[in-house]
Amino acid sequence: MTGNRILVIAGATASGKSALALQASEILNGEIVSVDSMQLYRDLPIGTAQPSIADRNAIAHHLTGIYELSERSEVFRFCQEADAAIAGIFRRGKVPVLCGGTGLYLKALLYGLDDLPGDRELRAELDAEYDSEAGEKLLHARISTLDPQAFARWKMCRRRLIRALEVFLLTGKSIIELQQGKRQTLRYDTVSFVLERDNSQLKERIAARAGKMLENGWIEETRAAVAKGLFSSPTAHQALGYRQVNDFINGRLTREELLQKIATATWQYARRQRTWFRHQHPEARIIGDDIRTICREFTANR
RNA sequence: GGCGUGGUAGCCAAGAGGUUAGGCGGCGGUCUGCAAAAUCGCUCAGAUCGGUUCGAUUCCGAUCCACGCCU
Repeated sequence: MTGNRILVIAGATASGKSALALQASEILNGEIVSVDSMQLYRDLPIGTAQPSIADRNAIAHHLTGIYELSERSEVFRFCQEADAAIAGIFRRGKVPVLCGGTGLYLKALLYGLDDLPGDRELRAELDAEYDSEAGEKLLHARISTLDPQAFARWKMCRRRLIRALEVFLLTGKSIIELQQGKRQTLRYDTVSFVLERDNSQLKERIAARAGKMLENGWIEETRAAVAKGLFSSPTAHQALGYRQVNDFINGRLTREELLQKIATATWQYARRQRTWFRHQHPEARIIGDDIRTICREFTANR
């Protein structure tokens, strides 16, 4: 039975996941759950390559275009919302098709997060404190006495260091100790694929897509999003390419340089994604653009 | 034709007669509440030929090339 089974189609940006997920959803009577930290934002449909209105009318899409720029995205919150979306799809008797390239989100959703406390306010305070040089030193000193192990491990990684301190202040224990929980077990009956393409092909797709996005209104989208505070937003400001488009708008880049910069940044991102999927998703099977295999594997008894 | 300046890795770009320049890019890795983030590692030189020297990418000469100025 495939009654409560989910399908996952992951992979690097511009590899063609969305199209595959769409086909799979049509064939398997599915609904799509986006696993993408940037497609979450309503005001960034073009630059983050959100599915078209037509596609979204044809197949229900969840967790796409639901946040304001001012909202912070977090793995924990994502998992809660994704779990809810998946539950809803099951209730409707349909197949959840998870599609996206945000590896951390996918892994957390599939394998679960350890039950650690979180306090956004506290984290924000610590983060603000970190901004000054004196504050940075102070925080380092604080963490190195409270949790020397975490300090040694993440000395160079601001966010993880802050999170470690946050958890320590909340629990009195080291995050390293609390994270011992094993997460080898999948939380869902999962059939999971990573869509791979060879380098030259992926590079071409990235460049072509960037060009198309610019033609389709990315520049206007950027103008509007910047006016709405994109660059001072907690998460969305990290979306790829908007800085560069803004530089173009302000005459700091030629159109050609813009395209080049976007393509390079996107390629680098794709490579980071590949590294992630190569090592963090033992459950996944590497696959080419092959909808038949996907459907066959999904419907097979196991 | 003459004079001058310069030729350094895929690109940009320094200094020094013997010790890693650096940046970008490329490649590999890490990843538990901002992940399209953050972070670690690796990689690719000295236009050509000859000379000086224990040793030359660095000094000298010639050649080639580029740029500028002059005729």
